[in-house]
Amino acid sequence: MTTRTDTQARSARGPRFDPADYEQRWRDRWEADGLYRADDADPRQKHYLLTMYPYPSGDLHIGHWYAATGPDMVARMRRMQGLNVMFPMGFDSFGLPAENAAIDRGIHPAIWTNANIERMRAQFRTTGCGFDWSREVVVSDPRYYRWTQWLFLQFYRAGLAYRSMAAVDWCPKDQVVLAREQVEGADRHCWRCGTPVIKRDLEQWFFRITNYADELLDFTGMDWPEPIRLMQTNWIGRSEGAEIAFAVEADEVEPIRVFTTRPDTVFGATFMVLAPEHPLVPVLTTDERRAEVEAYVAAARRETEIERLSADRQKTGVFIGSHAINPMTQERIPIWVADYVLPGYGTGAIMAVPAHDERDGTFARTYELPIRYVVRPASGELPDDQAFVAHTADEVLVDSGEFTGMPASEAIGAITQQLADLGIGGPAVSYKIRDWLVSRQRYWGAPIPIMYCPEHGAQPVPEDQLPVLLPEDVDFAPTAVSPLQSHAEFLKATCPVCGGEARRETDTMDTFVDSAWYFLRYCSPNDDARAWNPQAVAHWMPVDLYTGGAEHAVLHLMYARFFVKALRDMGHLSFDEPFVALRNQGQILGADHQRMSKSRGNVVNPDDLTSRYGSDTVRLFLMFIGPWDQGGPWNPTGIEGIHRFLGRVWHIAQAEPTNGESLLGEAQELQRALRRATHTTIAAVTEEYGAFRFNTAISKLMELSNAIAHARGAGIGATAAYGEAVDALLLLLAPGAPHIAEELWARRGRDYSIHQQPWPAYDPALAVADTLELPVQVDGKLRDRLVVTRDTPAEEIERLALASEHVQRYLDGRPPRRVIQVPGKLVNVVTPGD
RNA sequence: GGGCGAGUGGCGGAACGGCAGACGCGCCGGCCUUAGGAGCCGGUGUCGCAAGACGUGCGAGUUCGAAUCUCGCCUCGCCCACCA
Repeated sequence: MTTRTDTQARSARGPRFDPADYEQRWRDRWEADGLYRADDADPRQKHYLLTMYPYPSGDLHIGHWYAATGPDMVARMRRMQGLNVMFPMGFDSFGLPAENAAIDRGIHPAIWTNANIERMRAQFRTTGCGFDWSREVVVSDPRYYRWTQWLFLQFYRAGLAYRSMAAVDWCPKDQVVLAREQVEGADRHCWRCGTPVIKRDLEQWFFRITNYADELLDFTGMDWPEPIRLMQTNWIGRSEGAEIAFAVEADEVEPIRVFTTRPDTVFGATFMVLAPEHPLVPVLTTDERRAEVEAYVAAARRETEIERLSADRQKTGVFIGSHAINPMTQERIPIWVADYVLPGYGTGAIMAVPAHDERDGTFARTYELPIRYVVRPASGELPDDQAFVAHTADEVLVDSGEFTGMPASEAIGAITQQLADLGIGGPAVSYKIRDWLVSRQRYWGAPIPIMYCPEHGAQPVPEDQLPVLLPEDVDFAPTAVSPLQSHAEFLKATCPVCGGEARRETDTMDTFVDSAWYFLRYCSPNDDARAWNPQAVAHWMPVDLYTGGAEHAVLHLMYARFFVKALRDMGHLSFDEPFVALRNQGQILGADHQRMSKSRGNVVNPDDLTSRYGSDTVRLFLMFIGPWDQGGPWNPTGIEGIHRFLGRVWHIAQAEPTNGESLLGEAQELQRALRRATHTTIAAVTEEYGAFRFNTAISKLMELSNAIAHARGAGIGATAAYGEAVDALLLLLAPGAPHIAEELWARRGRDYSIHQQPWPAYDPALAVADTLELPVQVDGKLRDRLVVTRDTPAEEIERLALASEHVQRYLDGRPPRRVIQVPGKLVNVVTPGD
């Protein structure tokens, strides 16, 4: 063995470790060599790896690094494994912040946005991420949004884009209509600024995503995180039940149609409730009730969603004077209007079954309406407290005519059938999901390519007139109307039917329309003749692996799926889903555990860190702090550890070789052990990169580097095993720390580039140890360890275990009750007990 | 209110039902140094001089064996929220 001083004498000095000496140089070289350019004609198997593009807010922060480094590591490994990887990047550059900057500071949104893009593009390069910048997509570029508009026209022609008057969520601060998905929380606030929204009636453009509700529920063959699939499923909110028509006591008035998931409780329907917005409300209101009903409806309309939902769930409503007939009991039941019934769900009207629905029950008790029990638990009587809410299985009908005694699960079908036979009902499905509202009364978005002719109404802009360009000379006063509405030049259009003067649509599209297809544009980003080249899309799509934040679970990720399905049905695409596999990264929070934002002042700027430690250290540190899908509050303590690790790698990869101090046999055993460490590390790291477990992968690289350092100290630094270990370490490290890996690879005289080398091969034969250390338990508690050769027979292991004095102490000379062996794992001796 | 997820050292976190705390930070001791805020070596769950005992939010259960599985509770986070 060498002495410590020997080791130190050799390990001291050597080339200085300073990432500033080489990081930028390599990035320039990679860029110049087009190392990450994906070629459509490359015969190797394609692999489309995509990470969500950012909004160009101004500067790259540590969260961008975190989000990008994970997939970059996978992309780099896949390239080395021989795949033809496409890993593009772009900018989601339409949207509100640019316009707000224009209002606040008088900078034109395009100038502000483009300056940000330029800055962020440069900052992205310092991350060392291997993006193919030749495929960059910028959605606010007319060369892109021209095709966003073209897609709108395709949807319009297919009947999937339509215009409708709608009460919409309106953010009074941002002065903009919001999609339902963009209104959050119990107080119904704007997802961007947090201001509570109000309702406004406006003529709006919608995409018919509801046509695809059922198909969007199908995740067959998709490798997506369970929580995301669940959120989309809940958002779509499919319910099966029945629709039932209740005749009303009024001449020539259509019946009230209701949707219910529990048609088996129809015998218990003792009143009906219409939403205030329901069209039959004015029809069925009697004259003596009219004043009160109109006041109630007007109040409900005036109230914001917040007030309507909060108010401590106090249920309010008004009797409208008319009655309906329960089709089963033939009883007259009163019709009420109440705002707890929502206009947008089901039919906007319900049959109220107060005995078995909590909300109806509350309402009935408030207004002293009759409560009739028609279901009881299969075992036992109704509970005394009269609060039995029917739920699912294991219930039996009571007081329900011919259906009495029938299990509820059976009665659902039987009663639905009878209603169908009577011609007043039948099975029905209802969804929570609504059509996607895409109109925005803002400037900085893709103009909707529609015009309005006084003669011929809404007309699509002819495709050869695209793009409808955003005018540059606009006034950005913060008003409720889009600045486009006051731009005379923009408004002027010519009707394609009659050639007369038409008025251009001034709404722009939701930015989620831009991002619903950007992954297609990456396949042929510079094709100015069409949205995408069908061959290129056929080659690259679908995306093999998509990464991004879980916050897009029901927004972007559902819209993109909808787009692909709709375009498939129009004949433009020939696959069903855009993203085969999905992984979500966690969020890096500020040190105060809050979401990073400029206003909170908790944004971590990576520049200070990179100038001090270099990009590799920052990348590796971010990937090391915990599971990638978990994120967490920013805490830079510990970055020194990563830097020290890279310093050690620097050193062991190029320090003077050390050989000869060990005895021959000892040296051979040391080499075997080092090769074992090398090959177990190759296997483990390969597996863990693929599973996005970067933190444990890096810990294993640290272990290997420690093993290499010890091997050097032990005097085998000039052996082939040592060289193999260092080469493997650099190759395995290359995805996470591309610069230092390249630099050391070059310094070791290897061929440029390390990033084009084959991924190290794992030899299982070298990874197995010939001796094992078996834990010996007594009654499940660790008491001793056995060191045995791998081929020791079980009987021998048992004999050795029982012979152990630590085991004997617990056996007290008695024979064991059992001895359990998990081959290669452990021995457990079970004592006879008392 | 409903759904989903998570609770492990001083800290970030490891651990196919099988050695709890890998790896790293921090801390303690040492070496080397004119010096060390560099580097290297060793130690570090708690209690205990030790042998050992106890330890994964709390309480039960299944099992030869539970951080891991089951049930109940507590706390935190995220999503949804009058959806008939």
